[in-house]
Parts: sequence; C-alpha cells; structure tokens
Amino acid sequence: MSSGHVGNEPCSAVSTLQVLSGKWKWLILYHLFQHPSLRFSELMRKIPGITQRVLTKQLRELEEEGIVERTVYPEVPPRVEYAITAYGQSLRPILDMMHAWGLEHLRRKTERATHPSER
Amino acid sequence: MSSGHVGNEPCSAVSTLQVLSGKWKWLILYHLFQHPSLRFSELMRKIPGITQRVLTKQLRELEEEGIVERTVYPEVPPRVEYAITAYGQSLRPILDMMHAWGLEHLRRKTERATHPSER
DNA sequence: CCGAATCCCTGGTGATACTG
DNA sequence: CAGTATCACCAGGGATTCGG
Repeated sequence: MSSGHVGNEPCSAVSTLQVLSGKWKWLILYHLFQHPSLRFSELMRKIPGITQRVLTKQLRELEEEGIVERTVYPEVPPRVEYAITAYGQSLRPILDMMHAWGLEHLRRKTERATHPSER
Repeated sequence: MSSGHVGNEPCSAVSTLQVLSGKWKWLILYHLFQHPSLRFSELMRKIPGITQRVLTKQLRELEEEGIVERTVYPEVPPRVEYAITAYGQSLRPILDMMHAWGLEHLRRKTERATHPSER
C-alpha cells in the first residue's frame, strides 16, 4: 500500500485525483462531456496518441468507478458506446474550472515569454 | 515531445494537471492553503511519507510556476518558509471542489460496501 | 535545518501482434 | 470493430548519504 491509503486522509481531493489518475482520463471525460455517447473508435480518433490498450484500460477503470457507462450492442461488426453517467456529470464543474485555469495559465506563460524584460 | 505538447490542446484542463503533476503537489497546496506560511520541516511533518528530496523538488516546481513563494531567512540554523502566492490562490476553488467530490465519492464507495446486495 | 547528489526500482504507459 | 496478450521502457519517486 505504501502511500495509497486514502482512508482518513485529511485532504479528500487526493482521492479524487486517485480515481482520475491516468494520463488520459480527463481528456476522455472532456470528449464524453460534449457528446451523448461515443464509440470506442471515435474516442481513439479524438485522442491522438493514445493506444487501444491504454484507452481500454482507462475506460474500464472509469466504468469501475461508475463514472462512465459501457454499452455493448450485439451486432456485427461489434459496436460499443461509452457515455458519462449521471454520477460522472458531477465532475463537469471541476473539469470546467481546470479548463479555465489552464487557459489562464498558458496565457500567463505566453506573456512572460513575450515580455521577458520585465522581471 | 511525444504527447507532452499542450499548445493547441483542445482541453486546457490537461495543462492544469500537467502543472500540478506530482504525487504530493495538491496535498502540499492543501496545507499551504490553511496556513499563511509553513517551514520546510513543518510541511514534512504534515505530509507523512514524503521524503526531503521529493518535497524539495515539488516545491521548486510549484515555485517555478509562480504558485508558491519561497522565502529564505538568512539565519542560523537556516529557516525557509513557503507560502501560496496570489496566483496560487486561484487554485483554491478547484481544490475545494475536488475535496468535496472526493468525500462524496468515498461515501458512495462505503455505501456500496455496506449494502453489497442491491445492484 | 534545508537541501544537493547518487543510486535504484516500480508501475504506468507505449509498441506490436493476435482474436472473436 | 473492439478489444486481449506480451514485452519493453523510462520518468517519477523512494532510500541514503553528504554539505553549508
């Protein structure tokens, strides 16, 4: 366990990050937030750089936590769609705030690079 | 660069997580949010499990991003204090939301463990 | 007390190939 | 199309030691 214990952690934010730990999870949510549902292949295309293996794994973990829902349509060829659950929706405000903060942060860094003179 | 490019990233939240990437960074902020400033050794005690090397590194990175401020008092023995900058304060709402979400999530899991019958 | 310098090690990720 | 199965990798951390 080492440091994975988040039982009586004074900072519960850590457990949030624990649940959302994974290089692409927030990006996956980002895309699922703007579409009712997405097929596996659609997610692949929307997330350049991710591999099948990793996308599968992170989706499974999100499903495990009840954040996304996986629907398999018994067709041929196979079709699997992923969607945000009602519970997952509760993460949206957080993502939005991080989105805004990230934007502002990038702007800030750009400024510092543009006006390197003033310290 | 592989996948580290966050320039024209459609999801700027990723860059936020990029900046705050580090096992203990949010926890460090958590403590700095409830104290005007903390000494290095105080942070060490408040964060069981972290090592000097790692605490130093993550603090330096936070300082680099303008999120925390490092003040060295030229005394003997040395005293170094860390404090949140005005800019760093802008992260507080995000941390608060993650804190709330994490708490709720833990409660949810506890419930599922308590009533394992109902699916 | 605070932190730099070394060495080491693990787990999350990437690459590739194969299947129903 | 939507995965599983293997193997390999390396950056982020961890343990320890030394220094001002």
